[in-house]
Amino acid sequence: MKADVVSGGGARLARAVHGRHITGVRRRAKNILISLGVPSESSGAAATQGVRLVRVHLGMTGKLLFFPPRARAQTRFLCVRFRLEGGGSLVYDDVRRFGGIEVLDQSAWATKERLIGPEPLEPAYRVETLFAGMSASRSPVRSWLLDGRKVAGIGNIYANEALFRAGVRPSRPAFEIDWAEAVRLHAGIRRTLSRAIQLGGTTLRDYVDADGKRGQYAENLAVYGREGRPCPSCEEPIERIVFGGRSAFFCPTCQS
DNA sequence: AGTGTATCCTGCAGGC
DNA sequence: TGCCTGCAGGATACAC
Repeated sequence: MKADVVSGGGARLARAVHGRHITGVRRRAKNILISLGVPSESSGAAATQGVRLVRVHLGMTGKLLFFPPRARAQTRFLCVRFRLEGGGSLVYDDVRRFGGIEVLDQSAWATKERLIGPEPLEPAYRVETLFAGMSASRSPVRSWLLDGRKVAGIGNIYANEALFRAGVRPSRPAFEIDWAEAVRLHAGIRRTLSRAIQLGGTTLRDYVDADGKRGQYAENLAVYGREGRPCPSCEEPIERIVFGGRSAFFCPTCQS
């Protein structure tokens, strides 16, 4: 999604959500999907209108914040404010405005979803899937992991951390990763993501969850952002290289 | 077709 | 102090 934050404009978004109820919230890749229904007295209209979704993507610096009734729902980089029934509010705040909000119906979402790769935490995501995908690509494995069409929801931090756990250098061509490495990478991705989720994510500077709480995974980072600092496993200084326009971090002795 | 790069935008840290 | 450069959690449009 790109600037400026609300695709289709604020007025259209306001009309689309006005008077509706939030009936569910889920995640797919890095998209937060909020389902909207209509209040029960007008449920006849719901059948004709179908399910309406609000898709929120946080980009690099987006925050979706809940404020209870009577709280001051003002933030430094406020982009959008939804006033909720009962006086609370939901605010989208984003310094850089790389993230955004979009309303769409089920079929429009289905079209977008077709381009998104499998969820690595789903039980159905097996080593075979990862290995087969990588074997078809000449990209550096870190770039491959960042490509949401190949596998969903892995960002630069967790790609680097998963590769450290697997003992694989980020710059290695994906097709060159052998089966044993793929097994370790598969486990590395899952452990990294699950642990990070348990700890509420990684706050480098800005990120907070809907309640304003910072994520605690930053303390667990082995390589990301740690150039020159000792590898937690062998004490060798962590190295940083740049490709695909992004920094990659690795231990030169633990990762090959 | 698949891969790499430029770009959207703003703030902040570090060097001089 | 203040100016300048580089860097940042993501995704996509485009050029090879």
